[in-house]
Amino acid sequence: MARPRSFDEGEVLRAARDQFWSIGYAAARVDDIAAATGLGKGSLYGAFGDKRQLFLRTFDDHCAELVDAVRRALDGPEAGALERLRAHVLAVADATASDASRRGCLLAKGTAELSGQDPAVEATARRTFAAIEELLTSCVAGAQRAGDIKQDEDPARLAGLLLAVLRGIEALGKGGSSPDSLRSIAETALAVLPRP
Amino acid sequence: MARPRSFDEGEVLRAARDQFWSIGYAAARVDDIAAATGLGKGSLYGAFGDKRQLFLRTFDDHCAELVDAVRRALDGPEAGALERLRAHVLAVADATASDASRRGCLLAKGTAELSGQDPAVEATARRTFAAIEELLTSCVAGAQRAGDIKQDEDPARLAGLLLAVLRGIEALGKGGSSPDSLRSIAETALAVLPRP
DNA sequence: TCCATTCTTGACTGCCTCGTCCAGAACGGG
DNA sequence: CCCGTTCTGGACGAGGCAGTCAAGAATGGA
Repeated sequence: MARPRSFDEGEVLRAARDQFWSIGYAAARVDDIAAATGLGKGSLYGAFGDKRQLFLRTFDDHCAELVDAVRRALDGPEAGALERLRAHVLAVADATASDASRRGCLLAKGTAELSGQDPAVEATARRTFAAIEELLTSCVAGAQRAGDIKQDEDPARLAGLLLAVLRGIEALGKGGSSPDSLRSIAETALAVLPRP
Repeated sequence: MARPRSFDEGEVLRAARDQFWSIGYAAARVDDIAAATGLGKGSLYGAFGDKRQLFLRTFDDHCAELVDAVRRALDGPEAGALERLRAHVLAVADATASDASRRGCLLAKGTAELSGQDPAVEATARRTFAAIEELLTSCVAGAQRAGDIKQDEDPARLAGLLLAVLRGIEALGKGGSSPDSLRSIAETALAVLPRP
């Protein structure tokens, strides 16, 4: 009953996200986003609203994907909880170290640039951090039940520490720390987890 | 022999820094910086060059001050090294939590926005992280010699972990984590340091 | 006092960027 | 095969931006 959209929304959002991711929100130009997506500006504005709304959409989607990825990495039987935790922390360090484009993490970049100016960004960031922390808490608690981490520690506190270390690795990686440094941090964080 | 400058360079740089700090490099307008400093744009350009050079100057100065502050917090006799470390980590958490303006740390913000696009920013960030890490290493080593931290741990690795935790606290604070969460992270990080 | 020199101011330029708008295109129901 | 509706693409306008410039002001030495 009307002309259908000729583009895939997911692809367009990914292309837009890459623009924001590479150079930041303020520096990204709507014309470049239009060129990258292959859409005319009219279509872009018609489908997603203005630049801010488009950013919020890509930011929210990205954060949701991030949480899903962490969930996939950490979910599983209690017996392997510590091993999954270990693998995840090391994977984050390695991924950060080998990020050739040095774009870092969009969550970190968006939060640094806009949280405190844009309540919507801050809300998404807070929600995302909380979700990841909860996944970490579950995994730590699982490892405790499996007897791999000391039982009388508060899993939420250890998870908070691990979350801070993960975000710190990300921050240091963007600052140009060496792959060895990042891996060393990850290993040390895992090594200091209290064993039974 | 010529007209002298009517402004204090330090004050102007501080005012400019606050503009970049509040809204980021790309979003800061040279006209606003001029208004904030009280200078005309001509004086600003004459004294500091273009916007990028002005930013690099404020960024470098700020990082140097940051390193000095950490040095003042951590330097001292070996006997009190662990206590100074403890006080510093907790102070960072509290300062981040009570940052009403939620500007976060200029080092983090500048690095997130520009490192990877501007080699000069990346170099300053790397240098600053390395300097802080070295101060932490010295302090950890002092605490080890004083018998407050387990002797056979590599001080550099523990310092790397602490640096990551500090940067992580900063990142989470900008994301809106609660003061309690941040303090808990700091306390947990201190608690897991291996004792003799 | 006069002059060479450097500093100050803000108007100005030219480019860039967001967001709008409209003429035309693609669709599907009737 | 129409026709109402939605989508498309890019030209356009209005405002914003970084950086320049020229006219005048403040200084110290001669």
